[in-house]
Amino acid sequence: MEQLERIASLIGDASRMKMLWSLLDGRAYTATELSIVADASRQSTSMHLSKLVDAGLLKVNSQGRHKYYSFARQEIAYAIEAMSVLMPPPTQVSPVKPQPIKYCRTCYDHMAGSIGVKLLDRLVERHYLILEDDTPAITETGKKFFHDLGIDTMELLSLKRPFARACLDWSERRFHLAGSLGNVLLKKLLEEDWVRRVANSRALVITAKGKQCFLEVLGLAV
Amino acid sequence: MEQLERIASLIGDASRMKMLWSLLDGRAYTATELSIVADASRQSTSMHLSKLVDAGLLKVNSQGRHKYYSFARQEIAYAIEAMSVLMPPPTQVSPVKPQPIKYCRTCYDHMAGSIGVKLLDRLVERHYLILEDDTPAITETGKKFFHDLGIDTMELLSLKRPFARACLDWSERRFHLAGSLGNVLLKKLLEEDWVRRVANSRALVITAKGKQCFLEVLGLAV
DNA sequence: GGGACGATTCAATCTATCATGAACTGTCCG
DNA sequence: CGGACAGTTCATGATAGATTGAATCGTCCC
Repeated sequence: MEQLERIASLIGDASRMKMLWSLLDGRAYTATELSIVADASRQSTSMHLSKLVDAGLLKVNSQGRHKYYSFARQEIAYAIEAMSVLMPPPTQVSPVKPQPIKYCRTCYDHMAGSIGVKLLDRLVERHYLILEDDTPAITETGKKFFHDLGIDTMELLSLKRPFARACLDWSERRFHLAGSLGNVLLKKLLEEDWVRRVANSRALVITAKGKQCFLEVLGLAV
Repeated sequence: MEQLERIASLIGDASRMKMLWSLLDGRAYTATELSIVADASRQSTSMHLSKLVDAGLLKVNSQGRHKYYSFARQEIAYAIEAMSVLMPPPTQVSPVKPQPIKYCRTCYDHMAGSIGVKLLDRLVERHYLILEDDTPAITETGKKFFHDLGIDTMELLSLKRPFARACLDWSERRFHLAGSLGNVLLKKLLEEDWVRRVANSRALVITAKGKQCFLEVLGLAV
C-alpha cells in the first residue's frame, strides 16, 4: 500500500509523465532527450530519472558518456496505457512521427539495425536465449538451434571474449545481439549469403535467399 | 496529454490513492468512510472527492444525507489494478475482510441484499435493462423477458410511480432494482414462491424452487 | 422545532517537492 | 592535453497543493 502511494506519486508529476509517455514506444532514450520531451532542465530531469530508477520503474544502461533509460518491466507500460484510457476525450493517437530507420547494418562486428533487434527479440521469444539482467544466456534448445545453423556454441563459451551481450542500438534504441555469438552469427549469415556487405558502408542488404531463410528458420518477415 | 498529467497527479496523492484503493471492491462508500480509510479530515476528504468527481474518475449518488462515492467507469479500476502490479514486493493480496452479508431481504417494497444486486447486474448484463445515468431503461428483449415472467411492463410504464430506479443498497453498497418494476418483480417472486417472507423481519428466504428458477431463468447461482 | 449528524465551503496556513544556478565527474575526440 | 559534452550533485529559492479550523447547508428523527 505504501509502495503503491509512492509509485502513484511518482507517476503523478507532469515532467515524469511526459518522459514515461515517450518511453511507451519501448525504446531507450538518453537523459538529455528525455529532458527535451519533458521540457525540463537537465538537472531536474536527472533527479526525476534517478527517482524512477530507484522505484524500479526504469532501468538505465550506460553506453559511453550516454545513459539510456527504458522501462524496467513491461508492466510499467501497461499501467501507463491503462491510465491513458482514462482521458475523457480520446483525441486520437498522436501522429506517428516518421523516423529514419537504419534497417540492416553492422555494429562493429555484429548485426544491428531493426533486423538485429528483431533477431534478438525472436531468439529470446523462442527461448533459445534468456535475458538475465540484459545478458543473454543460451538454453539447451538454443544450443541445438545454433548447432543446426552450423555454429558451435560450446567452442564460443570457452573464449575469453564475452559469449553474448545485449548491445544497445543507437538508431533503434533497443537491444541487439553482440558478443562472440553475435559475431559468429554475422559471419555465418555472410558466409551462407543471407546478407551481403555494401561497399564502403556498414549497411547490409538481405538477399532473396536470406529473406526466405529468415522466414523459414526464425519466422521473421524481413 | 495534458489530461493524462491531470489524472496522473490526481492519482498520485497518498490520501486519494487510499480512497481509490478501497473503492476497488466495486462498492460505494460514503465520504466519511473514505475519510477514515484515507486517514484524513472530513474537510480535506471532501476536497479530494470533489476533485476526483470533477475529473470523471468517481461518481456520486446522494442518498438522504449520505453521499455514496464509487468509480465512474470500470476503466478506473483497471488502471488502479495495473498500477498495483508495479509494487516491487507482491506482499500477497490483503486478507479479505469477512463482511456480514445481508444476503436476501427487502428494501421497502423491492428486493435488496446481494441477491437484489446480482439480479440487477444480470438483467443489465443480458441487456434486458440498460443503465442510463443509473436509471434503468427497458429494452425490447427485456419487455419480452418480463412478459414471459407474467409481468406487463407496458402497464407499469403508464403509472405515475417511476418505472425503474437503481437503488443503492446500504449493505452491499451497490445498486439493486427499485421503482414499480422492482416492486412488481418482488410480488411476482413471492407469488410464484421463489422467495418467502420471514416473519417480523425484512429478510427473505429463497425456496428450493426459487433456487432452481434463478438458475434456469437467469443463470444465477444463489 | 431542535439537536445530531453528514457533508461542504472558505480563508489562512504549512509543507513537501520541484526548479534553478553553480560546481563537479566522467567520457569522447581532435 | 584540453575543450566539448553528457550527466550528476548540492544548496538555495519558489510554489502548487494539502491541511486545518470555523462556519454553513441539508437531512434525519425524536
